[in-house]
Amino acid sequence: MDFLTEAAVKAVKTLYQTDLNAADVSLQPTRKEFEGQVTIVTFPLTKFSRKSPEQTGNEIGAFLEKEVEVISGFNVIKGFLNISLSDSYWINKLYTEILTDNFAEFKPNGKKVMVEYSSPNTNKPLHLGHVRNNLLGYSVAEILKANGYEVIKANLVNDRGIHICKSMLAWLRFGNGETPESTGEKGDHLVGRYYVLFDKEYKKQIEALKLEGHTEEEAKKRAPIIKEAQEMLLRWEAGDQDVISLWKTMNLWVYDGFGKTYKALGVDFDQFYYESNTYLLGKDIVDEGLQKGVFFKKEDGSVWIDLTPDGLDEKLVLRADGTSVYMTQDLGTAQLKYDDFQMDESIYVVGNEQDYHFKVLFLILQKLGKQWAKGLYHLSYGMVDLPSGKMKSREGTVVDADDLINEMEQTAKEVTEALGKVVEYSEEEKQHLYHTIGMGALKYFLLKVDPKKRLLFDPNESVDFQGHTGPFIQYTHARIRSVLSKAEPIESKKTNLQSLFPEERDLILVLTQFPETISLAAEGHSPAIVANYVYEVAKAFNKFYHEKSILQAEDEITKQFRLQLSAASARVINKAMRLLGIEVPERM
RNA sequence: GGUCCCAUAGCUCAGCUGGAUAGAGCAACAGAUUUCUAAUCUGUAGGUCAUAGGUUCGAAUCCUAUUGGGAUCACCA
Repeated sequence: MDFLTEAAVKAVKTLYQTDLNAADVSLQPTRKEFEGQVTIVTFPLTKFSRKSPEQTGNEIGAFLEKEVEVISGFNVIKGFLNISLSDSYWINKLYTEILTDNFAEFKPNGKKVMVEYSSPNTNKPLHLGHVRNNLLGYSVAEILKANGYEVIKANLVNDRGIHICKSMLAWLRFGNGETPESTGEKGDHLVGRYYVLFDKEYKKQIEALKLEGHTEEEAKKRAPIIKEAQEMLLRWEAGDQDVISLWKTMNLWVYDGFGKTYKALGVDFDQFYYESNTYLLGKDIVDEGLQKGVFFKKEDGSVWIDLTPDGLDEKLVLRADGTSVYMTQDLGTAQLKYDDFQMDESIYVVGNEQDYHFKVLFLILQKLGKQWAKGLYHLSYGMVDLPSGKMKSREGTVVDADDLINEMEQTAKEVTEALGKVVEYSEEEKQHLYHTIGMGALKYFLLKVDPKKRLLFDPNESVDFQGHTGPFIQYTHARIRSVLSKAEPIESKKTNLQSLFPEERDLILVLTQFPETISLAAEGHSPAIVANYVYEVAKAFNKFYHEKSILQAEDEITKQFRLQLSAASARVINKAMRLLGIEVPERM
């Protein structure tokens, strides 16, 4: 629409002898109750024309209509200049943009970005919160890729610490040597089960100690099992063979389980970082900070940074005994990532409960004079809440990722069977379809919401398959493919269609917005923008589909044109859904 | 208490850098299939955009305050 802005600038210059910046022209899509496709708001221009908004609109409209060939008409309503572009303009759009191979393809922009997401703990299976994280991270990475970035998907695995020792300890004590092989249980679930067992035993011991007259706080510290876990952590850090060996074994179980869940979710990674390798990093950065005077040392030897001038607090970056805290590690890991890849931007997909941490982390790196620190971004997303409130592992109020995936597939199966579809599919094809649809519903449900908003998930109220949902969009795609398959091969050459019906024009208009949607989504780090866009495409197509027959079109030219328009719609839907990590089926 | 985030229809959400009578879906009601997939389409009903000020020709959108909800302010990660 740049040509319109230009023409409007010219109009104002010619009519009112005023030079305008392109940014001063306010263009917007015309509301659908009015005639036209693009609207110029005339209010800001009245100070140059010194005339009423209506008169200004009429003058500019008349000028544009004469000046710009593709403008077929205009009307002015309450100071809004609605411009109609000719049907040939829109038809031309379809052929010269939408149907070309490089439509919505961006050239490499020469920038490298890392997206770190997932970052699980290896002591329990993934739950719904992780699912949101994984889907968001994957989708943002895909969207950036589509925008021309070189993308590195990274996963920082939290594979060490007291919580892993808890699982290990409980397994040693109660496990009787059972393994995923011996029980048939998914590895991450098995390990998670022992984590819960640890907690049960721990609570029991606390209660016992309280009966002996200890306070709750004392009891928590003195419980033998927690002391044992702490000892185990020390032995791990000392490199004790037995502990390390068990740790490796159990981690492998977990990775095997995670791998399956990742596969089911359709997410992947280019680079893994393990906290067992990175937890000692960052101490040289602490030295650097001390040297530069960014950090200071307290009498006890602990190292701090004073962020009170920035409206924040004092923050510990190294303990008095010289050991790391979370911040130390993250400083070191940030440096490590940059040393590895020299990326221009680095996105951390982490829940909003860590907003403060990342604010501080980025600020510290800036204060240390790291040039790359300005490319750091915390993609902060809201919690997934249940009707009962927050998910708590220990209270058993988590929605397990694997269970959820299975339930979605099951529901997809039930819905499909109730509709009496795909009876002639093989068992394998059916399974794949149910997975596609179930995951489509789940992924769309989670991604259509603005990442920063909290999300309410009611396990008792199944995710919808109708209306503003993934399956609706998948269905639209399948429907198009079905029609196309009956008419193939479709001619690729341009038809000389002369005029459009409103449904056709509206559909083309929506399709043209795809590239700018991809850009907006990347800038905003928001898959929701793509999700809401592709819904608009599906709706526009369905309306067109319902109003106009494709295969039984009035004449051959119209039929070819509609087939091409349908093919273009299917392609955009497919591509947009892929940005969300959602597959679209050929049939459903 | 300090800081940050959120508040739009009964429910779940859109609403781009301020623009026309605030839009979808679900749920409710009424319709559409001799015709390309009805997981669809059309219509009805449903709103003091949390409240109060301010900036502006114009505010759901920007600013301030208030209310409500959430997060965080650990020598946990």
